Amino acid sequence: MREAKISVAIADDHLIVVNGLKAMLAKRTELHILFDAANGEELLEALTVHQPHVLLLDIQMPGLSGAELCRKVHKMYPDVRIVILTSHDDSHLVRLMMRNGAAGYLLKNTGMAELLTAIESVMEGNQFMDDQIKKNLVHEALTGQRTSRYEIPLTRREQEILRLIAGEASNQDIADKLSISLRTVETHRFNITHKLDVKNTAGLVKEAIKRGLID
Amino acid sequence: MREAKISVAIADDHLIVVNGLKAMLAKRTELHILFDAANGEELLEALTVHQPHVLLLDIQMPGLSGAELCRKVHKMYPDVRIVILTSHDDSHLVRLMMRNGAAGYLLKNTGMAELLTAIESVMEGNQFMDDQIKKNLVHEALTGQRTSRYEIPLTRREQEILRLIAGEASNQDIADKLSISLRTVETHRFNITHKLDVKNTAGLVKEAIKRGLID
DNA sequence: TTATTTCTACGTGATAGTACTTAGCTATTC
DNA sequence: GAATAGCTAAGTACTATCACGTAGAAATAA
Repeated sequence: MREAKISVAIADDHLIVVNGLKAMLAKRTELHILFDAANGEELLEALTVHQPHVLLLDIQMPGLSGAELCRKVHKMYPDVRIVILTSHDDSHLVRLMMRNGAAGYLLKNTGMAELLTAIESVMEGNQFMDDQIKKNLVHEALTGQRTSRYEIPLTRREQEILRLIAGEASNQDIADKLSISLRTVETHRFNITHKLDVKNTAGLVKEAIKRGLID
Repeated sequence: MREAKISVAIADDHLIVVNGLKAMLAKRTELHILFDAANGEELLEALTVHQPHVLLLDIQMPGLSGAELCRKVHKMYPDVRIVILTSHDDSHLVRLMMRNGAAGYLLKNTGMAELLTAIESVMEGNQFMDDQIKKNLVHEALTGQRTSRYEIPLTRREQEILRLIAGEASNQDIADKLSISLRTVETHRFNITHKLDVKNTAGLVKEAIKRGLID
């Protein structure tokens, strides 16, 4: 019965991971792989043709930033359950992705059992989170301690601008690219610098890398 | 016939990758997975018990650096053929790993066919290299151009200054710290920027990180 | 020892970023 | 529908960096 199957799509730029996931999921008759994509553009294109029930999405891919991609996909196809697949276990990123419409969050060092549980879980409409991440979040909530500096939130625009700065763009370049005034870019840059408590461009770039906005 | 089988070990901290590789390789009856390890320590410990014919080694793992690990394993167990598994295709790294005893070099975005070819190839005593990497190396050799920036040498002083720049120091800070003129620092900075062919501070910081000068 | 790097340093004008403050407009949330 | 948060933008004055060219002294390699 075709209708009963859960369709899964995989977006990851590492073919080995894709093939690995395929091989793992192929054993389960209740699942079938709809398609896979190696980058954001490919993913968006494939989604226009057919939508899977579950999307396994790596957030570290060339091209579009993972967070933006997640948001976009969720907005365009709200029925697609997105499970984030990553090697970072930062609680801020988790929150960000969850806010951006992700239904699940898995670390790449989880096993097959957990992967299947995650898929089942999101199909039932629940959220799923890696145990390790859950532990971190609980610990944070209990102690009130922030485990990371990623906690300082940047707005979407600020993140975008930070990404461009780290991409070697000058303020003028950014203004042109975003079609806003140079002064606006300067204001954003000033705000970001103070929010993150860094001294200059060097500090900004390092933060951008830590936050996974580039690389 | 057990003796005819090629034994393979996998060292990768991403369980999904490990499971993926296992699933892929399990299809081949001529192969069998001896063990897998999630980090350098685990790998070294497992190797004391039994040695595989081929070791698939991820060079980005927590703990010991990939290059060191490769060197160590090759020195202690010269019969183990090491195939590097990575997402970086930098030619400098390739050379380094090959010098450190690696027999093969694979990108994580290669397919199953290439993985099997690599294993066969190193078992026959040959070196194996990802096509993309091979292309890069050939191109470099032909044109004399370096595709990798790691190759461009910085003088000691330049490295020192680059490190300080990446450490959020201003030119004046650097001048004070090194007891040299501000103008000298500016000259160095100018030279570094041009040597590395980057546009601004952002580019410098990223290069500093790639070169391991900070972090 | 000579040749080559490397490190040092200055001139000068142009371009870019810093350090704030204030403020109107627009989404989104309560 | 009021409050909050985010995006936009300008003013002003200052500081930092960029882009070269030039060039002497010291260290290092041929």
